[in-house]
Amino acid sequence: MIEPRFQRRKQQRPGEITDAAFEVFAEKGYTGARVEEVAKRAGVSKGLLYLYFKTKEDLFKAVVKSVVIHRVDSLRAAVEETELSSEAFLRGPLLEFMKRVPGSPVAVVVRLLIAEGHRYPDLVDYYWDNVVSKGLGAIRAFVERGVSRGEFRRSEVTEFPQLFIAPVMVSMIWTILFTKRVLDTDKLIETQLEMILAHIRA
Amino acid sequence: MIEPRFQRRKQQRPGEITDAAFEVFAEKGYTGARVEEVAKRAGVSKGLLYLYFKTKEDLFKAVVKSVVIHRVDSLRAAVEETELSSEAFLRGPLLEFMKRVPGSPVAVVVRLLIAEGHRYPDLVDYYWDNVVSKGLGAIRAFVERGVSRGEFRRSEVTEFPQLFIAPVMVSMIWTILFTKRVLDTDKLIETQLEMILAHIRA
DNA sequence: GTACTTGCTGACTCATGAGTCAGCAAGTAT
DNA sequence: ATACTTGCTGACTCATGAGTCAGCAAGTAC
Repeated sequence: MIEPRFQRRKQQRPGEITDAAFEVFAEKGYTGARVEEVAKRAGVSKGLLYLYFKTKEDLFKAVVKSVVIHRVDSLRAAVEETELSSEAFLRGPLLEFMKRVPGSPVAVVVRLLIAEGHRYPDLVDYYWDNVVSKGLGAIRAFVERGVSRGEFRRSEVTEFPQLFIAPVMVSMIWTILFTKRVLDTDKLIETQLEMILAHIRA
Repeated sequence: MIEPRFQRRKQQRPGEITDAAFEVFAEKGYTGARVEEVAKRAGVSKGLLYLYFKTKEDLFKAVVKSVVIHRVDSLRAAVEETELSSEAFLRGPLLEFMKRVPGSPVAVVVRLLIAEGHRYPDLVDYYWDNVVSKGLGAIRAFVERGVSRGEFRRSEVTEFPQLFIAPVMVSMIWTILFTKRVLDTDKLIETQLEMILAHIRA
């Protein structure tokens, strides 16, 4: 029985390659990653990879975009569609969403961007537009609605949606750097949100 | 008049080289930095650099250590020596200390560690021992003293000194990634500390 | 002045890894 | 079967940059 040396699978290749690339980038970082290693994990030759992606940089951008796309939209949608009170939403869906972030691929992308971002300003802009700006916007909208409904009061805290994100940021960095040391990231995030809630509740 | 091609300055060389290396690493990151560029900026030949530092990695470690050394001790000392009330200390020296961090060399080191840390676990340990552990310890000691003096009340927040750091972390990452977009990092940090204070004040 | 030590130079080597390309073989049409 | 298209392979090139080293010259001792 003859094993064919390869099969033609034009459609799935790009996705398989970016998936493999994500893994390798996650483990080694951008500069540490070898294109040949990516090809190997995707079960493909180096040459083929270069048929789908012009350069390593190109591949990198494709990976970031594949991870980032539409990831925050669900939050915005949840804010708009929910019928919960602001307090219940914060304690429920919002908290759940935030707890998930540090373990998600987004954390990997953040690390990659911190490391190599300054070389690819357009990538940073892309991330800004599709994650940071949207994410902060969604939180702002949520708070704003709470205020106009009389559930929250306006204050300094209201002006900084970044404070909602802050414990998530700490959790991500902690996880990236100090895998050995334990930190209850869920509890950390929850504590911050509870403190904010206590502070802005009308 | 003859300019001598070089002078012998055995004592100052290492410091001059690590200073130059810090600059280059800050601009280009570890992998992006060229040893020759470091040498050039230090006004020295590549060969000499390798006389003082065995490898590029060695140089990197030296840079991190030179930045990190004793940086947090001043905080711990301030906590122990102050005669201010806990509230006044938090609003004064502690706040000032934290505002300074995002613009300091420590932010550069954090970026370098996030980027390359996983390749140098002993460096991460070093950073842990000398910055993170000490820093969190100092904050914990401060809070603990406040509680025992009856100025603060124990709560969930008290268990997470990371919450004091969180806005500093956000500020650092923001500054590193989004130089273009403005964020009043001082105000961000202040707002978080005020919220914490309001929350734990007895 | 002469001899000696050693801080210092810069042209070199050599490994590595991104990117190329001539040709091969899987699939398709006739 | 035969001819043809094109997804795919992997050995190659070539630039880059870390690390070396033979020799030079600044400082020192006599």
